Amino acid sequence: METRYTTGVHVTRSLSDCGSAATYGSEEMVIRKGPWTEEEDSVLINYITVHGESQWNSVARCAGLKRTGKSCRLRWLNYLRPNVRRGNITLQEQLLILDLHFRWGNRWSKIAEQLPGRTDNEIKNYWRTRVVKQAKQLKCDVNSKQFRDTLRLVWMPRLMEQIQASCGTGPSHGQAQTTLCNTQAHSESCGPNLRMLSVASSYSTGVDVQAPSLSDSSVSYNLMGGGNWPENAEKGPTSTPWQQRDYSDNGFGGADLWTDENLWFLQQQLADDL
DNA sequence: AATGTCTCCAACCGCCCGCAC
DNA sequence: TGTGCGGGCGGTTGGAGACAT
Repeated sequence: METRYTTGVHVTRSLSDCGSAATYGSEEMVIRKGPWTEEEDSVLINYITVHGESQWNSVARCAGLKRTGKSCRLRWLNYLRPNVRRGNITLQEQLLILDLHFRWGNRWSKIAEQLPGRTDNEIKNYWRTRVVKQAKQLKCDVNSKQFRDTLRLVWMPRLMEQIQASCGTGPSHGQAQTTLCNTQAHSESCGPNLRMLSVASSYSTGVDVQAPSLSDSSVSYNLMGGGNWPENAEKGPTSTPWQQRDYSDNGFGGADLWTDENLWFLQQQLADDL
């Protein structure tokens, strides 16, 4: 484990606010790479507990860690920081990730802000290992309209059904999806941030919705959208035609692209991966 | 039991942006 | 205004463990 990466790079430490010239002046040291040891973790935790998070290069230097500031920052944010949630991504979190990815594309840190305790790295890994894998299995690009429609019409409704089942209330099909977890009481019983899922509930209705609980609440987004994704998702009204479409025809221009047969096939493809 | 393949995820890399000088 | 530095972010890598053969 310890030698997984190259042993490190030599750098010359400049005189700093930490240590004496005898200790650090012109001293050449090797920057460690690879997995962190328990001792390093302990040193970093202790240092940040006392001094707080800031000036990561100084943290690395002053704590006596032979790591880059970036490495310290990453280790702290993704692993050591209090309240970091570990373990499987829940159904609610999966749905939220899909929902927010529709809006923001690969803005992992922004998406992570909406999932308390989850890191951008974790969400990114989830997307690549689960969602991108599905796209490959369906032989389509993950950003293609076809695949996004698959997520919207098959994957997300299934997630919602499973969430609903786990909540243990309400009918299981059709209109029930539009009211899922729409109340404060329901939000509290289903966990933090689930109120946001009321937004995702409009997937099956094709209506524009607002996202009142999001920091970026001024964004009106339409989850039935197509085209120009994700590059133009936040570039302003002149470049976001997908937000402005008329979805009274369910977003397909009336074309019957998703027959029962197609949907059945896709459901079979996705059934084991939820 | 041995070997090959797949999946997960921690950690690194490189680019970009903001800020101080 | 230009330059350097620190920090943030998305993309990528590769080892460990799980699973399949």
